Amino acid sequence: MKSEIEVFREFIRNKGLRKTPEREQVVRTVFAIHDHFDVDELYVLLRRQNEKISKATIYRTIPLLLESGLIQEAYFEDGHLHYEHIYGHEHHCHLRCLECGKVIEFTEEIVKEVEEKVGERYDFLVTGHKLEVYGHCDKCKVHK
Amino acid sequence: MKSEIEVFREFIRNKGLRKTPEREQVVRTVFAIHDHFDVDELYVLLRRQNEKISKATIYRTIPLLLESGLIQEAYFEDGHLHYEHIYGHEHHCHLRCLECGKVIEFTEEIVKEVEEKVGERYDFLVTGHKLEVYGHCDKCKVHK
DNA sequence: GCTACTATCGCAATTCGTTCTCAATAAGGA
DNA sequence: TCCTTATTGAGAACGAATTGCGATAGTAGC
Repeated sequence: MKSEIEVFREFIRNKGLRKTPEREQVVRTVFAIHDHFDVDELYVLLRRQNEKISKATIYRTIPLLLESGLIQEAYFEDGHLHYEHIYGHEHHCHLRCLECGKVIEFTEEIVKEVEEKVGERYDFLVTGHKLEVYGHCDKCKVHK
Repeated sequence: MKSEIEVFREFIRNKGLRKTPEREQVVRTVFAIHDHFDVDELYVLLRRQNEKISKATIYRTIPLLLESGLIQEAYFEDGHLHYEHIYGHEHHCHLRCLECGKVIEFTEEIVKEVEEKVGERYDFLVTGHKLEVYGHCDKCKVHK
């Protein structure tokens, strides 16, 4: 399996774009995060590595990462989008606590079947899904 | 079954808030839309009815509608949230075309089972879910 | 390598959705 | 009816995301 950076380079090449250290550093940092992230977290991380990459560049790189299939939008919260890498990670869904905001990832095969059924029913070429289950976690549900 | 406006009035009363014509007009307009909507669409619709309701009031009323269970966030697109009413409508999921943006609603019982399974597995008190399946619709998938 | 072309960069300014501020208004209990 | 105070509208403020622009630096061709 190709590494993220290889996938990204191939994508950049195929699009006739340029390979730049800034873009590559963003990709490496994104894949060094093993969790959901947002633009600001990415910016802070890059800063800590003494990389002087502007937010504009991050914002301009994210659509490339989305289009190349390396990351996807995970959820909208706190007034901005959060992302997660999908390349090299098996697909998963999210279980969110409405009170403390805790997010647990889980996988459930049945959802694949739903994809197929629905795709057939409405004549769609289905490429994916996003499922979020929410409620109150073990700790928060106590005082209900 | 109580009407939306009755549910809303009860909610307002129980919270010790005030019944105002502005809030009620927002509720009526939301339930006159039989589709997804966003704040701006709501604002335009109210304007057309010669209602002079400010955007601030709409933004202030939406959390009340969410909390009272009359509406829910449907999806984030074009830089802002879109909502849909849920009161009086059976729960449904969304099938979205990534190319033309078409959204089809569908219902799938299996997802309820996923809710239960996951809730048990992680000791959550599950209250709902949001499932979005995406891909290319019948028209758009042709030129692939 | 060197050069020329131009995509990409950082910075600052801008856009856009949402929230806040505050004076005026009006809901609703006394 | 009066009084308290929640709610309103208008616009300022805010924060996320985008864009314009001059400077920089990939990269294709010599």
